[in-house]
Amino acid sequence: MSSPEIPDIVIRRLPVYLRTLRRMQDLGIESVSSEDLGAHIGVTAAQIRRDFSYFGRFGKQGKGYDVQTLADGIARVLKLDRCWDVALIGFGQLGRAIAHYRGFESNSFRIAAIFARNPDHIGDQVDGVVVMDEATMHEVIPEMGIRIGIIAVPADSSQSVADRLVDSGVQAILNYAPAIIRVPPHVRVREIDPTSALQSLSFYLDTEGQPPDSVFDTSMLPGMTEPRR
Amino acid sequence: MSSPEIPDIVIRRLPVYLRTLRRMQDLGIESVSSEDLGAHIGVTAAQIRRDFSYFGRFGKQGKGYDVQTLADGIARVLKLDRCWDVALIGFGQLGRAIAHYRGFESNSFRIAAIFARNPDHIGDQVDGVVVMDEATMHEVIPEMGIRIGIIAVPADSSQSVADRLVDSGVQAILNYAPAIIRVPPHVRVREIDPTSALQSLSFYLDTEGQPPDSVFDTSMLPGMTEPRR
DNA sequence: TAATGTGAAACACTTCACAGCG
DNA sequence: CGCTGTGAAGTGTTTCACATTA
Repeated sequence: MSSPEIPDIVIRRLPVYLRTLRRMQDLGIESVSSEDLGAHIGVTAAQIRRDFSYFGRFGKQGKGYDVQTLADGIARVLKLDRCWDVALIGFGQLGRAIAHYRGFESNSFRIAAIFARNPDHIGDQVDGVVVMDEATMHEVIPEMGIRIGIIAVPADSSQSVADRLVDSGVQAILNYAPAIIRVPPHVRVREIDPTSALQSLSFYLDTEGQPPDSVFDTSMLPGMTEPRR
Repeated sequence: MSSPEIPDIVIRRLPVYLRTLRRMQDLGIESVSSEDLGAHIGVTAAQIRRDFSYFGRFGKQGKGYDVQTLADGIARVLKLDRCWDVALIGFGQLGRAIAHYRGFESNSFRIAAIFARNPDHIGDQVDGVVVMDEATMHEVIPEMGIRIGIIAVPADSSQSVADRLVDSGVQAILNYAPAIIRVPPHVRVREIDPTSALQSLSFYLDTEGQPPDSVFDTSMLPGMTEPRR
């Protein structure tokens, strides 16, 4: 009945549930059980029921969940029942790729402002959005009421960009720079870090040909921590 | 002295430690305490000591850790003391961006094969690597001894690509497609999913202007689950 | 003396198992 | 009767706190 403390890990799973439910909607599926939904996603039925229970009662006993109602409920919980303006900082290779990505739009986000440091890029346009000077962030972001920033600058300038985003009133940051950024507690960060992901995957690879030349005993590979089934 | 069961979450933190240590090396820092390292990254000193303890004794009591030794040790644990060939599947907007990304190279990975379905793209070259027909994955990947795949195809073909990667002997997959893929337990997957990341961030945004029109009580925002300090 | 490595405690998350409801 | 929602149990992860050692 209340939400005294919803674990962040639950919040991070909600978009996956939502996406799956929307696909089911498209397929004309009207009702789904926690068992079914879990099987599609690779999590247990119990986890799904527990996750939803943080937000109220979405289901019907003996029946399951109404796909549309559940999807709309999750969208509302995540505040996705509106469009959020986002600021993109950085217009190099990566920044441009993000600016051109059509995939946030259909999911409640719009890149409404783009900032670059390189004067060559300032004035460029993407889809009607003009690339502005990074130095103007401080004025433009509060003025536009933007609360989300995407960092797509090199690692060594990511912290200073983060600081300026926080000063500008941003509350959430999606960080593509390969560096950890430190922010005050009222600001949330998610890292997009493919290199780290690859490097951690490497641990699990067989090395038959290679000698196990390590000083450390890593011969016994751990089991999976990922959701099973 | 042994590594009976190393949690995946520990493995996922190692690349971040490694990157931070390499930067310290570049700065000429030779020694670091768990306290210092933690302060840079945003995790507690106790966590850092616990994480390293899974792999042996890296530190010197009263002194801290030798930066070079520790970095090399982590690299060896992660099997990053060699270069891994990677197969990239998909050569649309996203696939091309990944193919051109110079950032895996310096980090023990090389995109050694690129596969596309669209005949228009087959034969294209990136940095000497020719884009091949997806249909040949099954032969080429085992032949080249590739054990890591990067999926950069649309969501609706991601599962079939994953299946074929697994059939081809791949043990690790970096999935950029906005869909959960199911793989057997001996294969590891990491999702790169900026849209889900943004959607989960949205939950934490203030909505002063907006009415709290939700049926569900989400008025009390949870505290942070992210590392503190 | 300063900082590691680690039992033990605390905390967080997941799963079990079943009462209760449609 | 089938499936949700949830106490309680079980597991996993983090932090405490301190003996230990260079």
